[in-house]
Amino acid sequence: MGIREVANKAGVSVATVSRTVNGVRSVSPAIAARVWSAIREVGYVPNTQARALVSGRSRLLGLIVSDITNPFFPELIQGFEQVAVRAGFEVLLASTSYDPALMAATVRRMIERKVEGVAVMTSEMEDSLIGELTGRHIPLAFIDVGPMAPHISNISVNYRTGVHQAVQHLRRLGHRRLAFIAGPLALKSARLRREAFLHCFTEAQLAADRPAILEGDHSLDGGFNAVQELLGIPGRPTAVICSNDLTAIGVLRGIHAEGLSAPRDMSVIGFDDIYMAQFMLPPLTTVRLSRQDLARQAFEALIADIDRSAASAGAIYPIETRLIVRGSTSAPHPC
Amino acid sequence: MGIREVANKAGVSVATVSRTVNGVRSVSPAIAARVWSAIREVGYVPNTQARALVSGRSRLLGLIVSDITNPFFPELIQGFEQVAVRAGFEVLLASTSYDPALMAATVRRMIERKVEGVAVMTSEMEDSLIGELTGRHIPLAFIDVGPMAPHISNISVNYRTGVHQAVQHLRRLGHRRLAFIAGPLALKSARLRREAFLHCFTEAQLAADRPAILEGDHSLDGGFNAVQELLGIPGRPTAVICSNDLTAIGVLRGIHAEGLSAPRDMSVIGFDDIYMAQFMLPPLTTVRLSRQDLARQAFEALIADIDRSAASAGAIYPIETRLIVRGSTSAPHPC
DNA sequence: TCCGCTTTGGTAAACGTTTTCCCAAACGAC
DNA sequence: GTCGTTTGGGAAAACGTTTACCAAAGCGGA
Repeated sequence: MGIREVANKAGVSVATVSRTVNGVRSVSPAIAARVWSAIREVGYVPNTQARALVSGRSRLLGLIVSDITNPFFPELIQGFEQVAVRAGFEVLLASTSYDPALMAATVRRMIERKVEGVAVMTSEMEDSLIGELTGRHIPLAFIDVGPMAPHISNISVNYRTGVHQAVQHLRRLGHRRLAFIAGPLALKSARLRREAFLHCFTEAQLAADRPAILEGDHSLDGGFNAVQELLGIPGRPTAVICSNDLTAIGVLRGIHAEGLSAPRDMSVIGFDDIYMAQFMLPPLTTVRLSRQDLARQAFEALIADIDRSAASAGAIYPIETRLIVRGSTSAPHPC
Repeated sequence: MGIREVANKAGVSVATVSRTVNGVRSVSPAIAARVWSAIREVGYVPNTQARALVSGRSRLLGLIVSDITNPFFPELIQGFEQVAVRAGFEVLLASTSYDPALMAATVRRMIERKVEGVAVMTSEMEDSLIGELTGRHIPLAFIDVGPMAPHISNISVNYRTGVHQAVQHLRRLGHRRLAFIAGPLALKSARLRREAFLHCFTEAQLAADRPAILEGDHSLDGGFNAVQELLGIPGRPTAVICSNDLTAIGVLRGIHAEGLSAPRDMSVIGFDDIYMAQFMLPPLTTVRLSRQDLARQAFEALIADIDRSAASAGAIYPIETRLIVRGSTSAPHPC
């Protein structure tokens, strides 16, 4: 079933078969036809491994995410896979579940498989692991936030405007006492978003309104549990912005569990706009972040780095967001 | 950075390095130590492609799902990946989006990559594609429902008892007029579930209660849209069983959009128990189907077939379900 | 006719491993 | 001391491709 059988059956050399298959050099029509029919006859499928071994190109891309279970990621994965496959690449997917040991093993496996590039969306990656990859000249694309260095691209979300849109929306509705549920503050990206939130306030406002910041964990349960804490804040906030939709959905449910109701007793804004957000009760107001864009940019950054193997000094690709207003926000209820 | 450098640096032959790394034959401690330190020194990582080429084992498994965007699948994928990686395999993931052309391309790619086995959870797979794989002696594991043949395993969910649990629950609550929203009836697995539903009724009941069956599409929107149809049925059903949670969530939302409320006006039961189900308002009563079990069984079936390469006549692994009662079901409201 | 240039086919050397022989040394039993 | 028998190491042949490199043929122009 190898190229040799095809060559024999067609009465040509293996080189000719290879050239016919890859169209890399002109082959006379008559011979090409013979080769193709021989290929069909023996059901020949090229062996990618052998091909990769000699050509030095694995046509394999790594994609590392922190939690495939978070609905944000499947859409990212789908987008990435789509564009990668279209360009003739295969994707090696790994979900690290926020486990550093798993992350290390994952990187190791990807190196063994000789991936040509790795896209990472999992906020913390140890420098030694990054070095492991860049040391082998494997391009890296960090989605969200990563270090700046040659051969490393950053697809960075403009949190400033995203969070600003949310805060503005709430202010216009008349909210003054706002809260923000951040992701795990051990993560740089979470700190960045917190900072973006605080940036929306002037010195005076910060002093007067005392915006509250809680630490969440990007999960449904985290959001649910945060509600208790939220309600215990002196001068209870009338609106809360969550750093992702999962947290917001948890908050929605937590508010209900306390016998309250959103948005009457508290307005809730999410971040991401996962598809399910519009199916919540009430439908979730949220800041949309296009997974398609993220995936496409990451892929293109990788490809750019792969093609010109000269070290492109860490490029930055900015991604914009958009506020989607639905039912989970309203003017604050006069108490 | 290859095995040759290591051999030179350690002053041994490549064979010795290979043996040390793989522990396949005893190597004297002194030499092994030299080899290991040489490996660390040059940062040697074995090339999986070369290894696969000569050993004939790619240590690659394919996993084909229909829609990674449905929250059911990420948990399945995670489970499969976990157990596969633990056993030293890598997973090639593909989401076909119900597109037959994509499915064909996917299978082709997997053959090119020389996967050692493929797990499939995407109800329709053309026979020619199945033949493409079995013809190359690549074991297949169908999750949900697949053809019976040598080298093909079936991980089949016991829908009978699953649906029975749901129907029983509703009957005990006092419901008589039930409806069922099936998946796309073009899919065999959807037809199987519909059949399981009908099987819960005696001849007499079928005549008297006229259980309604609608066709959905396993999506949020499908569930949402089905509500209109549901309400138009003469002798409006007081409870509906959905063939997956996404549909049920759509229904919940649709009921609300009609100005009605669940479970007061209609009880809703889902199928799968995706994590988010408990965060709905009301929390979704559903039939739990363990993704973990599905994934593990599929993997083990594959491994069993890979190890003894003798054709194991199509084995069947049954999977059981369990009803999880939450807030979306209650006694019917007396009108 | 002859000279170069282009086109097209073949030969064989890689690619980085594993693995089959083969061989030498060490060991133990008698 | 001799003779199996183990033990541990090396040389080299695979694995299935791609791709220099080479050679023959065809062709246009002088």
